[in-house]
Amino acid sequence: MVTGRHETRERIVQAASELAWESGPGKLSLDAVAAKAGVSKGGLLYHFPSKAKLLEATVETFVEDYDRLLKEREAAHAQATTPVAQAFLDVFIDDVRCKRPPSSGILAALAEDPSFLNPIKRYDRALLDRIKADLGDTGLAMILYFVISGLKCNELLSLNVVRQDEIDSLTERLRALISE
Amino acid sequence: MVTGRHETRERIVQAASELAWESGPGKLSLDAVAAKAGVSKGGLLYHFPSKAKLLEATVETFVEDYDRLLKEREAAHAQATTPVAQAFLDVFIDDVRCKRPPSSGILAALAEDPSFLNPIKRYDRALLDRIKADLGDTGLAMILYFVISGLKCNELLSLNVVRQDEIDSLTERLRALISE
DNA sequence: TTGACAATACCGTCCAGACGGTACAGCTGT
DNA sequence: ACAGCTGTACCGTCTGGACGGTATTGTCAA
Repeated sequence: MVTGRHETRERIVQAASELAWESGPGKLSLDAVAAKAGVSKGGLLYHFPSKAKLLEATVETFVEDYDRLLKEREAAHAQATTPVAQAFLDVFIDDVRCKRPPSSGILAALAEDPSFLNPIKRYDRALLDRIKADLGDTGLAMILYFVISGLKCNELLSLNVVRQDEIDSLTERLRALISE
Repeated sequence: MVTGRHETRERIVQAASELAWESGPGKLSLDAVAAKAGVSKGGLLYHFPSKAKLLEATVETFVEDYDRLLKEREAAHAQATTPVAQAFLDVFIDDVRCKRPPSSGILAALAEDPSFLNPIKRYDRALLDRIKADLGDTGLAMILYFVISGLKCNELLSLNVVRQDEIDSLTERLRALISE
C-alpha cells in the first residue's frame, strides 16, 4: 500500500481511540486496533513497538490536537481582553456541539497506567496558569477551569448528568462572567 | 477465620479498590484481589460469582458510602438555609483533607465496562437536582456541582493540576457564593 | 546509468503466559 | 447440619510481543 509519511501512524492512533470507546477502555487489544486501522499486527508493532508506546502516542496526539484548536480560537480573539479564557470556552462548546464520541483513548491509557496522563497534567497546569494571567482574577479563573473540567469529565465518563440546554445556560453564564 | 456476615465481602471490595489504585485500573485480576483480601479465589467467587458482579458491587459501595457521608453532613446543617449545598461542599473538603488515595475502584469498573457507572449517573443527577432546589439559583447550583466535579475528576485521574492552597481558596469562594 | 546496498513499511505466524471461570473435595465454627 | 469458606486442579480463550520474511523506495559510488 502506498502511504504518506505518517499517515498510517495517525490511522492507528485514531483506530485505538475509537476502539477504546466502542469496546471499553480496558479491552483495547493490539489485534483489534490493527484490524480497525487496516494494518497487520506486525505493521502496528513496527510503528509502535509496544502497547505502552501506542497509548503514549494516543495521549500526546490528544494534547496536540487540543492545543491546535485552542491556538486557533485564541487567534480569533486576539483583539479581546481575555483571549485565552474566551478560547478555552469556545473549544469546549465546539466539542459538545460536534457531538463526537469522547476521546476514550486517554481512558485506555489510564486503564493501562495512570502515569500515561502526565502530559495532560503538565499541559493543563500551564493552561490554568495562562487563564489566571488572562483573567487577572485567580478565583474566577479556577472556577472557569474547573467547571469546564467537570463538564468534560462528565462527558468522558459518559455520565450524562446534564442535558444540553443546561450546558448551554451554564456556558452562557460563564461567558458573561469572563466578559465583564 | 472468624468473620461476620458480610465482613469478607467488604474486605474483598476494599481490596479491589486498593489494587486498582496500586497496579492500574485495567490490571485488576481476581487472583490478585483474592490474595490481597486474604481469601482464596474460590472464596472470592463464592461472594461474587463473576468479575462483573464484583465491580458492580464496588461502584454501589462507593455510592452508598458517599451517600452516608452526605447525609451526616446534611444533618449537621439542618438549621441552615442551604443544607444540601453546604453538605456537598463539606464532604468534598473532608475528602481532600483526608488525603486518602482516590477511589480507583470505579476506574476499574469503567475500564471493564462504562455502563457500570450507571448508578453514579443516577445518583449524581438526583444530587444535582437537590442542590438546585436547595439553592434556588439553578446556575449557581450547576457552577457549584461542576467545580466540585472537576476537582474530583482531577483527583480521580491523579492529574494534580492544583495545589492544596488553591483548592482551599476555591472552596472558600464557593462557600461564600452559597452562603449569601 | 546502473548496480549494490540499506532503510522503511509493512505481513503472517507463532508462543508463553495470564486470565476468567468451573468443578469439586474437604475443613470448621456455630 | 450447614453456611462459609479453603485449596487444588483444570480448561478455553485471549493477549502482548517476538520473529522472520517481503516489497518498495531511497542513496550513492563506480
